[in-house]
Order: sequence, then structure tokens, then C-alpha cells
Amino acid sequence: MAHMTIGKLAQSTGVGSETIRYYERSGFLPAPDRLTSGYRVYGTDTINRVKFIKEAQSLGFTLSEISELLALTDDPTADCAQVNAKAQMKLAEINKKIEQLLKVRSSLERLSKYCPADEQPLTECSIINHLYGEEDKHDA
Amino acid sequence: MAHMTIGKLAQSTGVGSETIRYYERSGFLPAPDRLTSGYRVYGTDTINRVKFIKEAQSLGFTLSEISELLALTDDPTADCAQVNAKAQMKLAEINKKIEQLLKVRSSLERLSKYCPADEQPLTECSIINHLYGEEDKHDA
DNA sequence: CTTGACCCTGTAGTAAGCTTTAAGGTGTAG
DNA sequence: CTACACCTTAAAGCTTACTACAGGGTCAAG
Repeated sequence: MAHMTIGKLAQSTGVGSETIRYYERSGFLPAPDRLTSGYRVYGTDTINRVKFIKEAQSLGFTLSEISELLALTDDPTADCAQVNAKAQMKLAEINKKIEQLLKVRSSLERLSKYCPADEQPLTECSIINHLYGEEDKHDA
Repeated sequence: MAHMTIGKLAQSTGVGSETIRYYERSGFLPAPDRLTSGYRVYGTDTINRVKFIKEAQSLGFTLSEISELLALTDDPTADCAQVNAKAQMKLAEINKKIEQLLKVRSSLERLSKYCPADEQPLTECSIINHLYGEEDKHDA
């Protein structure tokens, strides 16, 4: 299994062949060797690189950020501090998103709490009334 | 101020004129009356509708969901339960997102915690090692 | 009457990360 | 030899919510 075509790589990494070609086109994966037929041939190192991308995505990194991380791993003078800085930036972003969602959740929970949630007409609906800019009767 | 052109509506609602035309094109706002010049003319009801859209967006609803909410407000047989059902679905979505982000945050925090974060080479970096699929030495 | 702010339409571009399509060549099992 | 799965390319399409542009018409002030 030292050498494989794109379908095998796709299978080994759990992504589609099209996605792999897309990664190549976009510069996230290097151009692989080719058979005389033109078929792409990959070694196991590419499996690792694709898995790296997937793992980093699951940690919330975008492809362009991942591309920067990959560049660091390809740079012999790169150090841990550079990687950690990126992790800290991502953590800050994630914290911000969590904050926002918590706020949205509590607004929605509050509105929903006072909604009769039955066959009342919408004039009685705390949610609709709020959306139409009316003052809430149940402000904290 | 009972009647206004698109610029005034935009100003009153804090969105751009282009956005208002976009909402119309997309069916979120009804086609307004026109002057002989072709200029759109709006009444104050449209201000409310645009504000409704913005408020609902800030609660995490997408435009197509908002379109459903607007359809309910235009339907005399609609009741509160229908609105609340949508609010509950949105709450469930938001909760799911929050959960995911909390998981991602704790992964990232853990990885970062064990990263030397100094001038160590990347072979010592807990973050990079994790991304390359190596087992963490510090699993809980 | 000119200037400048405003309005019109239709089309295309943006971000992000793929997915799909069209039209065809290759490799292998039976 | 014939299926049939697999591979190739370039280009377009998808989603969401706008935003920008080109090329033109309108309105009010001075």
C-alpha cells in the first residue's frame, strides 16, 4: 500500500476524490507523481497530510489557516511558539462565537418562555411581538 | 414620513438600499408601489417588516426561515404554537453549535496546554503531533 | 441649466469548501 | 473482447446574504 491512486487515498482518508483534487488545485496538497496514463500516485505521507487537514478543520481552522500550519510543518526553522500563537488566536475566535451563541440562546429562551405556544393568535405571541419591535412585557 | 423612497427606508432601518432591493428580488419584501419615474415608494409597514427581518437574523434565523415566519404573520389562521415550534428548532440548533464549540475549545485548550510554546522544534509540539495523528501523551 | 444626490435595471462578484457535469481515456476481471 | 469501475480535465454550480458595477434616468437646489 506504499503507492495508491486517488480513489484509494480518498478511501484511506474518508474524503472524496474530488476533494483531493480540489486540495491539490488549491495548493493544500503538492502535485503528486503520475503514471504514464496520467493517473495520480500517492505515498502514505499524503494520507497523513490529508488527515492533518481534516483534524485541523475539526479544531475549527479554515483551509487557509491550515495552509499556514502546513507551511510551518514544512519549515525547519519553525518553532512551537508560532503554532501556539495560531492556536491562541483560534481559541479567542471560538470563545467569541460561544459568547454570541449564549446570548442568542438566552434571548430566544426568554422570548419562547413567554410565548403561549398554543392556538393563540399571533398578536399574543411574545416572539412575533418582539420581532415587530414591540417592547417586551417581561424584560428582566 | 408616511411614504418614502428606498434611500429613506434604508436609513430608517439601517440596511443598504441594495439590500432592500435584494430582499424584494428574493421575495422577503413585497413589490412596492412606484412613482411615475419608477422610484419605489414605501409605507411605514415596510420599515417594520425590514426590522423584523433584522431582529430575526440577530436571533440566528436564516432568511429562508424568516420568510416562513413572515408567512405565518401574514396568515390569519396561524397560531403561536407554530411560531414556538420554529423557535424550539432554532434553540436546538444553537445548542448543538454551542456543544460543538465547547468540545472544540476544550480540545484546543488541552493541546495548547502541553505545547512548549517556545523555540522548540515542531517535533515537540503537542498541537502539530496531534494533527499528524500521533497519540497524545497527555490524554485525560 | 447645471450639478449632484438619488433612483433604475441587470449582471456579476464575494467568501468557503466543496460538488457536479461533460466528455472522454485506462485498467482489469471474466 | 466486453463490461465496468476507475481515472483525466476544465468549467460550472452550490449555499448564504449580500455588495458592486455599468450605464443610464430623475429630482431639487441654486
